[in-house]
Amino acid sequence: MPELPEVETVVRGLRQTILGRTILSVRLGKTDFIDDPVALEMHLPGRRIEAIERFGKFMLLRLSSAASGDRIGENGDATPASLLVHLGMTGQLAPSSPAQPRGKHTHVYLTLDDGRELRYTDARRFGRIAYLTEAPLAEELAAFGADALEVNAAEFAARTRSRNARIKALLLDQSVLRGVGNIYADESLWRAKIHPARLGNGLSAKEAETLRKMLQDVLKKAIVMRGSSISDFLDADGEPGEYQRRHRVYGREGQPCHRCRTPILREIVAGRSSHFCPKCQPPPRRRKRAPFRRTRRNA
DNA sequence: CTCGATCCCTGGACGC
DNA sequence: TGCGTCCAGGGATCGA
Repeated sequence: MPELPEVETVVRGLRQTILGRTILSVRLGKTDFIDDPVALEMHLPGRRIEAIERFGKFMLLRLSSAASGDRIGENGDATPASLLVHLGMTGQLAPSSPAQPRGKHTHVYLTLDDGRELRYTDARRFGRIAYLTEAPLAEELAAFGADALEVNAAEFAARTRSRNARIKALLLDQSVLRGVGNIYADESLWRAKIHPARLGNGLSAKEAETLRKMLQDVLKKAIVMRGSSISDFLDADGEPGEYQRRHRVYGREGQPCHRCRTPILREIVAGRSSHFCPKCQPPPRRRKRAPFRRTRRNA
């Protein structure tokens, strides 16, 4: 489950290994997770990888405009473009030797000018790859909220305390905050002692700020430890992360809370399994609804 | 606006 | 050993 720290880890690895390389050719397997497979085949060859960035849980490979005089320069490749990559649940993007046997779930092979292949592997294919020129890319990115690592106190408060949704849902909503997934949402809520079912507009200013600090602290520490490897996350060097050993609630159902020894609970909140300490993170009083609403009958 | 349900997909866990 | 079944989970989408 690559979230912000895992994606950041991969991005840093790729910068060390494939930055500046030029893509020579493209080979595709299954393509149902690619926006427009033909666009990859048509526009990637000849492009140099100029920069590698993280945007929330996305990776952005910034590509040069096609070499002048190149045949493909005639169909719109005169301008820079980007390869947008989302790892979904099980995606991996890493360079390898072309001699490496092709994995069953490896569906994108980009031959690089140094002889290696940049490969995308994704067993569940929940990921996404898209070739986007500047305008469509900008349009895509505009839909996302502030980066979880960079959001300041005022903006975080504005984006959470104005909402009547559960804080867990807000943390996971990429249009509110980009980069947070289930693991780091639960971990930061535990550290901030906030129950996942609390409402955004039910948080005090102090609570919201504590949550922001805990969230950013957790994310930074996880990056230092190269992310969490829960199922099969591997960084660009094929190495697992270490942060899962620091998890306080995620995956610890039934085990004692690190603060008070109360067994950690796991419940579905906002449609996602949520781990929390029922004592340290007291549940909200009652689900507050719109002021004048009759209680609806049970379905 | 917010919610739950559903779908996508496959590996892994579990039951028999 | 080998089935069948359930579940996880990011995100899109749809109806309530």
